[in-house]
Amino acid sequence: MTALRYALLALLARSPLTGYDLAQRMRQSTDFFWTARHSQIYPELAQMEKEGLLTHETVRQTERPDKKVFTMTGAGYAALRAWLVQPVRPAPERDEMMLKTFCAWLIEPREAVGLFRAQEAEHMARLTTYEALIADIERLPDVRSRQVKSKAFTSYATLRRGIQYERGYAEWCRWMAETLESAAREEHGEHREHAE
Amino acid sequence: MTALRYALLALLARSPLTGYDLAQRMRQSTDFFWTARHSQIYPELAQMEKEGLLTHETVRQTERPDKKVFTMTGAGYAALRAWLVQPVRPAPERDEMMLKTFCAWLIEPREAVGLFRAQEAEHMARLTTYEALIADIERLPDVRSRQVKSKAFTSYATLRRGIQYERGYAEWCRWMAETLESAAREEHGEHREHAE
DNA sequence: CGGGTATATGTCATATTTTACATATACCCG
DNA sequence: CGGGTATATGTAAAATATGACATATACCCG
Repeated sequence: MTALRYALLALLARSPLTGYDLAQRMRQSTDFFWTARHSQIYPELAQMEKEGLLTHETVRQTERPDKKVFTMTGAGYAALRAWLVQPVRPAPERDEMMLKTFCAWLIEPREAVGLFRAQEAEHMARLTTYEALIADIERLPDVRSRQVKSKAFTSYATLRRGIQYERGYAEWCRWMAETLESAAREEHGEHREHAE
Repeated sequence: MTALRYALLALLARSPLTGYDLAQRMRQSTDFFWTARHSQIYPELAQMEKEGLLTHETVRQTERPDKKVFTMTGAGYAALRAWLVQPVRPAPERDEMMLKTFCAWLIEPREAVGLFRAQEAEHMARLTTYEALIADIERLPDVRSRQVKSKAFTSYATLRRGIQYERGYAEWCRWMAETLESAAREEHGEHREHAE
């Protein structure tokens, strides 16, 4: 059922982490396809430990609060592998931007343009971030040699999709904004052949 | 907060509908970007009516159970328009397929291939559906003339994005499957130059 | 006539997620 | 020294969403 635990296992399979670390990784590396707040993470870790998927070791720190580093058990790996080969259940998509687009006929084109320009900028910014990340990862030997059983390659694969997604979304926003701008111009500014 | 009500208003702005109709439309037309079950829809409609965004009229039927047809009020339109121009809040993405991709290094390439082939087929199927829908809608005068303030155009715009999304996702799945297949061949089948 | 599907509307328990509350140390800046 | 940020871990209330239960009519197929 709950994919949250597999998201946590996905990260813990790469290296032992604390709950705090997990929340950070989610905001940084897996944010594009999975994310959770610490308030969801801590209880889930406790539950998973109770079920024997994880163990933890308390690391005493003087400079900072003590922390609990979680490590996957054999049962944890087995659970992750078992889930991995299960067919993906189609999940409902929810995209507020599309919902607004669907209602855009209710407002003036010039009022709507800002929404699409803002989203375009948002997706362009993420695109830039992902492109910077992939540039580094692409140089790794495992990725160059298509070593599919490496962490690096699977990170690369998700980034490739992320880039494709952001680029596509940004393009669509631009098309939409331009179409609206053109409609707004025609509506009242008339069609002045020579600008200014 | 709750975008569900705006999803309902988005559909009701186009024509008065029953709760049952709304559930159907969500599965059919807005499924790509918003969906809800009837168990969520009925209570929300009641709440919205109480808040004055909707009114309903009971239609007696002999052949079937009586139904409640909901119509938006002026306050409903005002609420939808107000929401529409608000900036889109970035929502967390959750994509189980990407999560599995991220862990794919844990299993054998030949075990993973099926997942990607299945998703490719899934996205291709949706692509086909959307392409059939857009073919009809593209012929409408409002769409041809880029009449952005028409229901038809905004439907067209969301479909365009849907098609782009599905095509991109299917392509990525194909790339992933092919990369895994190639890795699986190299791993044990060696590199037989001449097949069979 | 029994079973399945479509129409039609609801409730309720549970699961999932977010937001807010809560605490504690240490560092840096002004 | 006060305020902000980062590290670190939790709890609890509230919002959101799913899945199951519940009922009723009518049609079609075998």
